[in-house]
Amino acid sequence: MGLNTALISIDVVAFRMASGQLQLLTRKLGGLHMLPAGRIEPELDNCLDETARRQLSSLSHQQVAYLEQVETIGSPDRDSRGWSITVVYYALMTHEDNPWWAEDAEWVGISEGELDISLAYDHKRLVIQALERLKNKIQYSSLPVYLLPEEFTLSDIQKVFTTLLEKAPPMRSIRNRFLREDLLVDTGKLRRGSNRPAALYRVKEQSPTCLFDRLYLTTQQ
Amino acid sequence: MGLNTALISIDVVAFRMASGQLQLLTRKLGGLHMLPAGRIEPELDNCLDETARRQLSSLSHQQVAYLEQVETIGSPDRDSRGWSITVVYYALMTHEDNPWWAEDAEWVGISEGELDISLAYDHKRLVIQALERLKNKIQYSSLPVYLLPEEFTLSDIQKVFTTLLEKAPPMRSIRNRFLREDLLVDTGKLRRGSNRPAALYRVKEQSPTCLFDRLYLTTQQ
DNA sequence: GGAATAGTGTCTATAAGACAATATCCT
DNA sequence: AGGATATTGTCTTATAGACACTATTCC
Repeated sequence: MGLNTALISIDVVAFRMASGQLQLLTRKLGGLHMLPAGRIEPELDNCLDETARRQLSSLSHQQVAYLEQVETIGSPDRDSRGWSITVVYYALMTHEDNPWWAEDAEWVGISEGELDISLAYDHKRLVIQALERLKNKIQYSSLPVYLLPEEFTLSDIQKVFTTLLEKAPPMRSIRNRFLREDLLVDTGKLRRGSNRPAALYRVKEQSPTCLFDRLYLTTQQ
Repeated sequence: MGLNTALISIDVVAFRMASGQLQLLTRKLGGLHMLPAGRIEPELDNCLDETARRQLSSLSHQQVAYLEQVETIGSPDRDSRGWSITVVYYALMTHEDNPWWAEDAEWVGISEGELDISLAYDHKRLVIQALERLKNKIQYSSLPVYLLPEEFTLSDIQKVFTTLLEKAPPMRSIRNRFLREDLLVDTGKLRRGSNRPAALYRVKEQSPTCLFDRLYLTTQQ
């Protein structure tokens, strides 16, 4: 007589940046898009984080850069069978070239905070909540780097802001903040284009997520 | 065949300030102290917040000044019956003189982050997590006012800091921050003692919790 | 050289911290 | 007057923002 997991769902809002666009990971089942979600497997999971990670690893073999619980909601109305509970997580991933992806996995775009497609159930609301959290947290933490590939330039960090918010902080502020902390390592490599090459940085080994003591002001709406 | 709530618990970490001390609300059952906690009542509750509030209103008729979800934890070990889930909330209350209190309600002291008594189950861990959240959030929000009575002085706000953290920000900074925002109203009244009287303020009607864009620096350990 | 983006120098603005100086009550 | 706490004035410090300027690449 253990926990009945039937009406308890773990839903994951997974974001990535691909070609300058914010994207959301969905499962497409019978034409309907929904969030990766599932039940606790008492035999497999030792905590809710593991349940959330399992939802993602069933869709891809790609590593999750960042995972955080957003909120747990419960109500009598959200599921037609009655009272149900949903634990919402959000995940940040890197856009990688050829990891394995499940048949039904599909990344959909988010442009100006609006999803390109519609989602089943109340999943749109969950995405909006997770996105709010993300948009707020990038302003005082090192979260932007978790949306970027292993090696990135400081302008890439700025690009994360322009993609997620209307306005990005000035490069001066981004450089000062990220280089002041002992958070990034200069790889010595350069990214070349039809312009002055940019220094490629990587996150220092085992750096925890860095929390700064101020928000950027330019990013407040 | 609705939600089986047997292994889902809503636990509330309720704090108040009384005579310069931070206190935690507990239920004392057979000599054991535990957090106010209970199950979802599908017939009564429309969301988890309501379940949390119900735990408190069964112990007292006093109003809750602030309520926030901390985290949901799940694991196979915390309950001997197997996998269980706990949604943790924290609440801030004012110390009032004579509201009704249930027989088994008991406020216990927290001194330098250490509980004066021990708690059943893993409730100590939940309190520590909630306290961490609170200690962090008072540094960039108007939360301190929710631990104070309806009318309070600016020094009272500083007292909240000294009680919760080792160090308080200077009065200058507290005054500037709280008076800059259109958050408090000068009641015109004064609190008298054997010294210069202090102006009594109250929170402006229907002010939402105010979030500032910086942390105090003096309060970082 | 010109376009394009990277990176620096430097001044301003804002808000916190330090600390001294007043102010206003009580006894 | 003296003690006590409240309140203000003002200077310093830290970091973000604005913006002009320089640097380095490709073409």
